[in-house]
Amino acid sequence: MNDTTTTLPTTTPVEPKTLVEAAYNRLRRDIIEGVHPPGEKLRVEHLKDQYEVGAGTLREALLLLITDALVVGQGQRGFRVAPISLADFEDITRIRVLLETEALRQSIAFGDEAWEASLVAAFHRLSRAEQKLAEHDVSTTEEWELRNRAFHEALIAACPSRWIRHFQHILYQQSERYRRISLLRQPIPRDIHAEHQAIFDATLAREATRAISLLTEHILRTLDAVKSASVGSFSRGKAR
Amino acid sequence: MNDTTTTLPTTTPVEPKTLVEAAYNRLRRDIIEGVHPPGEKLRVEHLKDQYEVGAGTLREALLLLITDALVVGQGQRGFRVAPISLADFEDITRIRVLLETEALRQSIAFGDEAWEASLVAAFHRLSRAEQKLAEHDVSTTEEWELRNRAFHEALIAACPSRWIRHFQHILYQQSERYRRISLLRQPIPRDIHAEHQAIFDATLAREATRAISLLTEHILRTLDAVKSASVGSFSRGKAR
DNA sequence: TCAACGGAAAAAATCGAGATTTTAACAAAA
DNA sequence: TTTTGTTAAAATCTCGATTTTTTCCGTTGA
Repeated sequence: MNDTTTTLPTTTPVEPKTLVEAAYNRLRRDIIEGVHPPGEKLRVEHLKDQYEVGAGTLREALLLLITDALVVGQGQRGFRVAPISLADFEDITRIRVLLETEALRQSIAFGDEAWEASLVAAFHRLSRAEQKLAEHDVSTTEEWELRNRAFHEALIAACPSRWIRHFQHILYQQSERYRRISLLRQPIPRDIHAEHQAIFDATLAREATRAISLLTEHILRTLDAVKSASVGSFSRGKAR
Repeated sequence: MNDTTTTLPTTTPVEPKTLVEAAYNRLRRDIIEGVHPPGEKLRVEHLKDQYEVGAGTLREALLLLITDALVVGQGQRGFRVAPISLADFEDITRIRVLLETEALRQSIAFGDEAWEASLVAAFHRLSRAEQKLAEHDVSTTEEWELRNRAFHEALIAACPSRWIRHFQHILYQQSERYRRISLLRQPIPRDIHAEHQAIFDATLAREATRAISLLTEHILRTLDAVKSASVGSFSRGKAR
């Protein structure tokens, strides 16, 4: 079906081998970016034209998105974009902290030189993107998102637990959707680069306790940002 | 699609509303029970006859099983039953302990009387099944499995985190597959009822620390049992 | 005014056939 | 014997058409 079903995040973005995969990728992107807002009805008959595939193919793509919990389906009543709520985002954030800190602990404990090298590389790429972003080059937001994700995945890449990485991947995706929807036009002044730098330094120095506490704060700060940016919004629907 | 995509475990087993759902349920059961052994190629053309549905419908059922990580798919190369390995089961068990203990902690903290009542009921049903099982009534194994799962889900039902419950559901399913495959004809003497009783008592008494430690041991004991039962077996394939 | 009923339109689910890709078998050459 | 290349068979992927279910809306009757 699609290679995203394997837990391992591929460093080189794999080309979609099937139409289902291609539609799945495009749909996922559009949902995370809010093109299809939370709760929206996803009508196969309409979407198949928009994404230029057959009805069956689009159904399969939607089925795959259920794995990511970005789409919910109900028998005989079609599909919807997964709803959002502040409570849900708080939940996501807490579990993310729980899993990601455990993963970082193990990564620091087990990581070898190859892991260090790829982490350095990921951090470098992220730094460059943050540099461009600071110069108000808005067009690079997309690139920054990709590299931010890559950095966070590189941090825990040496964690031997496939399941933690699998769940982390799902939760990160969810977080990203909340971030994008809430912070669309809200800068929220915050020196993210400094945060990343600190996490990076502590990790490379193998100071597990400090790295974990920095990462925790980093993740929680996003929760605060989304909270204050979305005063009263998207409270209409219960989570999922 | 199917109601199993909602995180909430339905107390009343919902009737499948669509053919996809029905095929999904049957397939899932067969994979967990080992009818389709780990690593087996799942050919749509063969299975569609066996499960009496069209090819497209069966494909959709397989796609849904990817959500449960019971099936893995690869573009243009079809589907396979997810492979197993001892390392994978150790991983599953550790994450299960991590999530399930956190869930139990919250359940004990937030659970109301309604939760207590349903827990009592679930424990009672499980006890009865274990009674029958002790009388060597082999035909009730299936029933015991259902009630064991229901009991474990009742324990953490008051945990407000949907995501913990979602992930726990997936991991429990995985555990069940390992247990069934490994312990098919291996009794492994062990007073499971006493373990359940102890967990139940501590939980109702709201003694979080004790309940958590009992639950942890309970889960780890299954790991040991599977370990000793499967000396050298299913080591052929790496996990997933 | 409101609720219940009924029919039409829309949407979802299902299936079977055709197009594309992978796999397997087999022969020829190194 | 092993490797390479060709061909046939099998399996996957894709789509359009049909069947079934849900949803919408206007009508009837209290």
